[in-house]
Amino acid sequence: MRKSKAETAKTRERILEVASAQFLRHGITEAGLARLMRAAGLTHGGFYRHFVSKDQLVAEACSRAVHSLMSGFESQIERKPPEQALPLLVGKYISRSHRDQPATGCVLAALGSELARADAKTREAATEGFLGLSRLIARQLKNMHAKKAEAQSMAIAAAMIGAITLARIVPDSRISNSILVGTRDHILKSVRRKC
Amino acid sequence: MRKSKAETAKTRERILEVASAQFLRHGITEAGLARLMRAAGLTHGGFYRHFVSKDQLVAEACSRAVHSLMSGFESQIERKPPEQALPLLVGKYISRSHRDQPATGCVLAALGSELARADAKTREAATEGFLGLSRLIARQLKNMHAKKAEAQSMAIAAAMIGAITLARIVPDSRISNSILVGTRDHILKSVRRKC
DNA sequence: TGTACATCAGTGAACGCGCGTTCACTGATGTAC
DNA sequence: TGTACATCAGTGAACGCGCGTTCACTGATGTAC
Repeated sequence: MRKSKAETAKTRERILEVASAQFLRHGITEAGLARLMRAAGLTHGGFYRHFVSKDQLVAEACSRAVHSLMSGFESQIERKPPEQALPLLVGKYISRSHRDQPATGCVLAALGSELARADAKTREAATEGFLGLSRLIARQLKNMHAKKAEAQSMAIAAAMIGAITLARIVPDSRISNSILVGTRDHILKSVRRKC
Repeated sequence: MRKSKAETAKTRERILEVASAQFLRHGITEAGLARLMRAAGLTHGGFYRHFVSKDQLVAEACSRAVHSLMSGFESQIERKPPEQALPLLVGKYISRSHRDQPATGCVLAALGSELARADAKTREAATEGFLGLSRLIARQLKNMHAKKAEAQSMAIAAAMIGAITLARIVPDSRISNSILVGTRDHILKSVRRKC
């Protein structure tokens, strides 16, 4: 049953892909290895040929999800001037489609409170994601000292992540939508007025 | 072994108290009933004399935690003018002590991403908490239309909740602290300049 | 280039464990007379 | 007010279940000659 090196690498990648989606959709604890491996077209026993533990999978899947989201945002705003790039970035993040599709969205919004209790490697991956998002925002904040842009971009990133998390909790869609709109407008206004 | 009505009521209250702290500290899924009942000085079998299921306990514990936090904030800012009350509220929420003590803190920050996958009653309790916090903030926003104050207070609440969640994820305390300071300053500046 | 053997990806049964929930039982409390 | 009985809070063993992890086994792949 041994597989070629190329196939093995592809299998590992497929497990990471499925794991990332399952964690984002159902949470880390609720996503069991057996179900996850079945979703990847394998039986659970083979898992340990690719990873030493579930914790390692969690850390790698989070890192993967973080980088894929960041590169998506980067390619969408590349070569756009800040006055276009920032509203685009904020609008894409704080959107109904992001709220309704956690499986392809931001790890921090989907797993925020679980990540606070995760192990070191996973929290490092999450931190990398937060700093990446924050720096992407900071790069769009012109006419501002670097220190100030850094502080403000962290506040904006926190608001974005908080808005999506809350919009997913609230069952009433009118309230959920107004969390999104309210936060988006507040961020864009605060940037325009340079406070 | 039957207990008096007064004792029974006290026991139920004690279970809720312990449950609230355990959920906030360890997460809903990770906090098992047996451990929780032991922490309340009972054996696990007795749980079902007080609650029909773990889900019911989760909903009631979240509701309890929400109301206790809200009444704490309300009593701290009562009869203070908005220009004092708002910085006090924001400063108390976005603080190192709140970050470091999840067990007595905000449900939304401690369980945000888990709540999005919780059952209806629990999400309603969480929504009540969010709206409560948001309205408390809105009441401090003067010289503003009610609609605008509502939208802005939701954005501020989202930023506050996001900041605490993220500050708990990030292992590096310098970065964690600057998330808190950055978000707090950004909120207070945005209110002062009325954007 | 062809052959013999070691490697190892994947299978599926089994491990111990903790989970939420149920239940027969105990004995103090509450109630009806 | 005192007695007899029903109620039910709490105990602790047991339920089935899914969890993460291990392991003997299979057989195709990779490697050494």
